[in-house]
Amino acid sequence: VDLFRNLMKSAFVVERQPCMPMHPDRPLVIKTGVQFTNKVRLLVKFPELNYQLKIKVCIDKSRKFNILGTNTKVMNMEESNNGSLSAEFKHLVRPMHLLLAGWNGSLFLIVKLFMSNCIDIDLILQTHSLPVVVISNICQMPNAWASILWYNMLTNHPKNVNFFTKPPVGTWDQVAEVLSWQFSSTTKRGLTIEQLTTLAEKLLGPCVNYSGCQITWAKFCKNMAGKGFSFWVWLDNIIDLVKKYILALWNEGYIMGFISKERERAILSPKPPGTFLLRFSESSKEGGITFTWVEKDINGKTQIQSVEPYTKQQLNSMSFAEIIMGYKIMDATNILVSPLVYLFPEIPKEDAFGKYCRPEAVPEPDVGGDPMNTIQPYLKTKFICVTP
Amino acid sequence: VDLFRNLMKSAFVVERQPCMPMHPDRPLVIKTGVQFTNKVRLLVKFPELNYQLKIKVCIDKSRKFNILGTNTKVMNMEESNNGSLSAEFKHLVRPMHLLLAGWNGSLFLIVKLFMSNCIDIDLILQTHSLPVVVISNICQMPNAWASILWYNMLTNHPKNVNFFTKPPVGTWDQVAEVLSWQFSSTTKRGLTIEQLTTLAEKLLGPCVNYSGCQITWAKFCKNMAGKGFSFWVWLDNIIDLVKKYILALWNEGYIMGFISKERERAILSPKPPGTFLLRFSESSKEGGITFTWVEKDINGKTQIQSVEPYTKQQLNSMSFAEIIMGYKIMDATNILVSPLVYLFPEIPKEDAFGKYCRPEAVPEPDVGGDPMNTIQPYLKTKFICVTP
DNA sequence: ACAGTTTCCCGTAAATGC
DNA sequence: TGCATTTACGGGAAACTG
Repeated sequence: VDLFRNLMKSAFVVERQPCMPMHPDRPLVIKTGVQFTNKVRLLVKFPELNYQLKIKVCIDKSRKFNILGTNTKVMNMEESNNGSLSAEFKHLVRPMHLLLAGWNGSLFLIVKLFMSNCIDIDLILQTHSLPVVVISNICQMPNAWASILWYNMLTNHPKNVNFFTKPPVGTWDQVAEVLSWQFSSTTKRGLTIEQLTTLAEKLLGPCVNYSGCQITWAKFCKNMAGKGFSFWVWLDNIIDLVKKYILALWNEGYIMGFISKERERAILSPKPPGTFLLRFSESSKEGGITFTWVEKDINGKTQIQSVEPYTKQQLNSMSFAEIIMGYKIMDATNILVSPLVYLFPEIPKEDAFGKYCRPEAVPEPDVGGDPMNTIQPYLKTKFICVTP
Repeated sequence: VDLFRNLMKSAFVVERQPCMPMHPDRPLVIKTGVQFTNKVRLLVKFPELNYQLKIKVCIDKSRKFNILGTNTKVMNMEESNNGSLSAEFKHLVRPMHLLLAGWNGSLFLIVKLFMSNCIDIDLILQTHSLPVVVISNICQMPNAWASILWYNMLTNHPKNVNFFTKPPVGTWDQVAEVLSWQFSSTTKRGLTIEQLTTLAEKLLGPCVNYSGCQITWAKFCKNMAGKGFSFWVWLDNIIDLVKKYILALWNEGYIMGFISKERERAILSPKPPGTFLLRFSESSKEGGITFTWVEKDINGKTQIQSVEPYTKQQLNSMSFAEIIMGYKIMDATNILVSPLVYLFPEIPKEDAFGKYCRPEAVPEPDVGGDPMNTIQPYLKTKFICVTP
């Protein structure tokens, strides 16, 4: 029995796939009241095994949650996977008390394996999932995911329940890799050295070489000095903005995004007027994006200008490509001119953004039914974004 | 006992107040999974009564729903209401089977009164609520409310379960009153004779006098010929548009709203160029609003023009008052002019709509921290609506 | 196949707990 | 009192079901 138990121990695996359609890339975060599935697989085969293997799933007792739905299941053959044994659960988590949890602690799904029909040995062994975080509202997802990231970045310990009572520091090299991965795993493009350096400066202040610098959990996930939000919440809202509103432009590499205002000035100043770049807002918690361009003022002096950043709210009614293509400045005589000509370094804006704009609605000719030609069709309109 | 029973019967009243924050004006529609309260009051007082009166609420067995939560309660004194007996329930409705229901049938909440402590007579009497409709998604609200309206417009019968198997016809006079009430009960303004006449024409076609004309349930609530939506759904989306986006303008009486294109031409043509009115879209299911103005073309001929109607989607990012104030036509030389001057009959648009626009953002002076005065503050932008 | 109906669950707002 | 956390439920979309 002991030999068998040890054999099983090394062959027993838990695979979790929470059903979160909008966040398939963020497993290990479970929301109360939302179904998730849980798959358990046995990595060794016993062709001659006569006993039924039963599985039971439960949640770590230290936290006050329970699981709704069946939590026991018989393992059976999986056709798709060369006949190994597996079982899949689907259930909801419900808080047992109202006081509780959040992301400052991790939970584990505990999986117990039984052999029914076999009186001698009942509980064979027990394993558990990677740590999971339970949230009660999707607005807690950013912080929940941050703690998953920090945990897996800094420990291989499978069940370090007290990890967040004194979270260890990470190095910039580790953090940079994780941050870039947040982009590369959900878009076609990770972060460049330049972008990462801007982020390092935001976290650590000016420094020649960030390699080896230490970053605390508080720096990463507690409110930044003088701001009502953390570095991670700020960045995660930008990731969300990119994924939902400007994914194509990001994938094309058109969005410089993370660049300091000083460097922005340095690279734009020598360029011809009308050269612009796209940059994320530093001050907006919700994630915002703006464009900055170079122009000559009436005295011929070089000026660097930016518009107030656009947020998801505004990008809902108009795509960013259309805003860029349509943006105009209105002079005193109501004449509109566009200050944007070349995307840095020198891509004509039409080449970069034209293909992401809906084609102009061609006015339809008046189609009969109105012999006197008196009733006009509706005039098409569009929103444009202007600076008076 | 019989005497007592008859006495009670005439004194027994059910008051229902479903908790629907967004639709407090649409009681009698219950959504599965959403809490509602149910208050039962006894209209006679028995100061010397020694027995406890118990209440039980259940739902009409002919339909496959059940109620979650306690459905029995002891009636007790209500301080607020001169000491009459009452009981209040709070519960959820859940379908027992997945096959079922919707608005083509009405349900009743059945309330049973018991006298506990009294062995001789247990069930004293039974009453029921006004008919209720159960929906499973809020998108069913318009049709559900339509059936509540039709039922209460055409029958006083308290429990006519088969009403919708062969729904009776109503007269235009009845329908007009109900339609006007849909506006007057949730805004400060009902419908004028002119507006109602436009609606009658939409339902019944051209006619000299609509009084006494018959309107079937199908005309009211089944898809209109050649359109993918019913008269009521169209109108209800307009009511929703008014309540959520243009309530102040509606209350002021600035929105003519329901007017045929012919009549619109007739009243605008004699007016000076720039005179405009506001009208709902006839073709949009979702509820849309447009403006129509009179202008002179290059030959000096009078033209009537409308823009493509604005929907909730667009009104989310910009208020209708701001759209009206900012709307411009762009000529070939990128010069913008507004074709809107006077709200019909002759109110200058600034007088009517100026007070509903957010004040222009005043550009802030550059506030130090930049001794070389090289970094510009963000330029403010706004969306405007233009026709090229 | 398809339309009427229900389920799922995000995201905002309000309520509740601490 | 203010912040952290949960509940409530509208609304869009997918899934279901006859």
